[in-house]
Amino acid sequence: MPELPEVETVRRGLAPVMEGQVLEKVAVNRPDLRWPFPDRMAERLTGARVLQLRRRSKYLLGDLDSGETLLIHLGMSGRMTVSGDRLGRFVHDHPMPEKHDHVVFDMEGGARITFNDPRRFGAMDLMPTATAEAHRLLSVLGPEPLGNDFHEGYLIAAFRGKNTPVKSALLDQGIVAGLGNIYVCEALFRTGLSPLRKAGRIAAPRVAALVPAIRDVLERAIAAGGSSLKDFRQADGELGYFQHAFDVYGREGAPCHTPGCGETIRRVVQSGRSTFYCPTCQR
DNA sequence: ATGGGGGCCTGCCGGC
DNA sequence: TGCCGGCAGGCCCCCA
Repeated sequence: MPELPEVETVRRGLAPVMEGQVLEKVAVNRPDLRWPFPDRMAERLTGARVLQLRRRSKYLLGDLDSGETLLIHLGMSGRMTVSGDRLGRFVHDHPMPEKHDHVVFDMEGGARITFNDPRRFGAMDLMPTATAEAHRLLSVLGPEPLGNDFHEGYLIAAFRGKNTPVKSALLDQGIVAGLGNIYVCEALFRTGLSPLRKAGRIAAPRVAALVPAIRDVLERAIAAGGSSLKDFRQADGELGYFQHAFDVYGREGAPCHTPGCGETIRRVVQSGRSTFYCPTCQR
């Protein structure tokens, strides 16, 4: 579910109630998500102070004063929401626990952060902060799309010789880290590139044009608080609203947004995932 | 070695 | 009302 903008939105919501605060109580309500939780996770977290809440791709990373870093992935359906924030002006009770509330963090400041994930494709792990980037899930990631290492020359080189459709190449987290199905579809529309084209057979200037398009769509989505389809919530429970700005995602059969185009948005399936595009504007 | 498909889970929606 | 198929924002892993 959550792609980079949604994870960044969650991070921004959690940081004010987590950073600088001690994890006073941690409830772990089942043995695993996608994988087993690390050994003694609750004990290792309890009493630790969160120094910083970072994001790498779609992962949240909480650096602790214990020398460990908590890694969190929201999978497809994961949510993290805050309740009872004593740091803010308004105090309210914690809501009743709900189905699929798998991990609950109570901060010393009074905030409760609840991790809820019906499909359990999410994950948590603990590793030494010093070697966090060597974690098996992080070491394979390509550059951050909003960072300096992601630039025209990089993407041109990364696509060279690639026999896979550009849609699949952009979903490859080893090429660029953080894009998912929605933002790949949207970035390809903005670039006028057909998702069906082989990545290695696109002229360099057109590959280069993807870089600002990707950056722009991600930045706008972050500014809108992410996209809420079925269940994404910001940390304060509010909906994101970037879904209203989609040009193609989920718009099969609807008219293309390009003025005067008049074409109908199509849906095709590429390596098991829906791709939405305008066959006239995207070549 | 690269690329495609299966599988992991639950929930929801539409059709019959 | 209920059952069934299809679909979902991710990603590891196996196989060709």
